[in-house]
Order: sequence, then structure tokens, then C-alpha cells
Amino acid sequence: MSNYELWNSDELYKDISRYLMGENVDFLKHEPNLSNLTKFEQAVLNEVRKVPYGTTVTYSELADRIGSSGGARAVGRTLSKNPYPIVIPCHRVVAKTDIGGYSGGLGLKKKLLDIEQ
DNA sequence: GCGATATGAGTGC
DNA sequence: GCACTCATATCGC
Repeated sequence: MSNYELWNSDELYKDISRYLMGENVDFLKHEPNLSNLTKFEQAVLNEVRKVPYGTTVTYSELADRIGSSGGARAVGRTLSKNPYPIVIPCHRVVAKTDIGGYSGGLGLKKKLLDIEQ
């Protein structure tokens, strides 16, 4: 993984700052190291990373995309342990009827979603 | 609307 | 292996 330099560069810091300012920042160029996670967790996190700015997906839809139809709950469980908040925009994943949950607090999740709209 | 139940993957024992 | 846990979904009432 030679993305070590990229991950630790201040570019990530700047991107996060700009993101919080309300800019449309693409975090795909930052590649977190997921080698110590299970295959399922890597699949979930990589899929969440592809969710476009300003849009949301449901846990069940995410489960479908990674070939684990019906595993919505497992997806949520995985996201709750999200190793890289913001970079992996787990706040764009919501429940079907509700908004879902967030490790950083639901208030923050709503705030982030509001920023992206 | 609300409660019970089904369900997938992770963790600890 | 087994028995939990959980940021869900869905059905019955």
C-alpha cells in the first residue's frame, strides 16, 4: 500500500476542512487501509465510499449491492465500527423508514446531511 | 403507528 | 460451535 503518503498528507486535512465548509469534496482519492478488516467489512466500506455527494442509500440497498441481500442489519453493524469517519461517508447511509444511526451522534449526522443538500 | 419476529455478520466464551 | 449483540426490515394488528 503505497497510499501511506497520501493518507498522511495534509491534503486529507484540507479536504476535510473544505468538506465541512460545504464544498463538494471527493474523498475517493484518499484510500484508507482496510487490510485488517474482514471481506464483508471491506466490501461495505468500499461501497459506501462510492456514494455520491448529496445522495443517500439505505442499509438494505447497500447490502444488495455487495451481494448480501437481506443483510441490512449486518451492514449497520459494520458501519457502527467505521474506522474512518468522514472519509467513509457513513452518514449518507440511512434506514428505509428512519434516518438510521450514527456513531458521532444523530445530531451530527443530520447536520452533515443538511450541509450536503 | 407500534410491537414482535426474521435475519446476516461479528465477537466472546 | 454456540449464544449473544446490533446504526435493519417487514408483517400483523
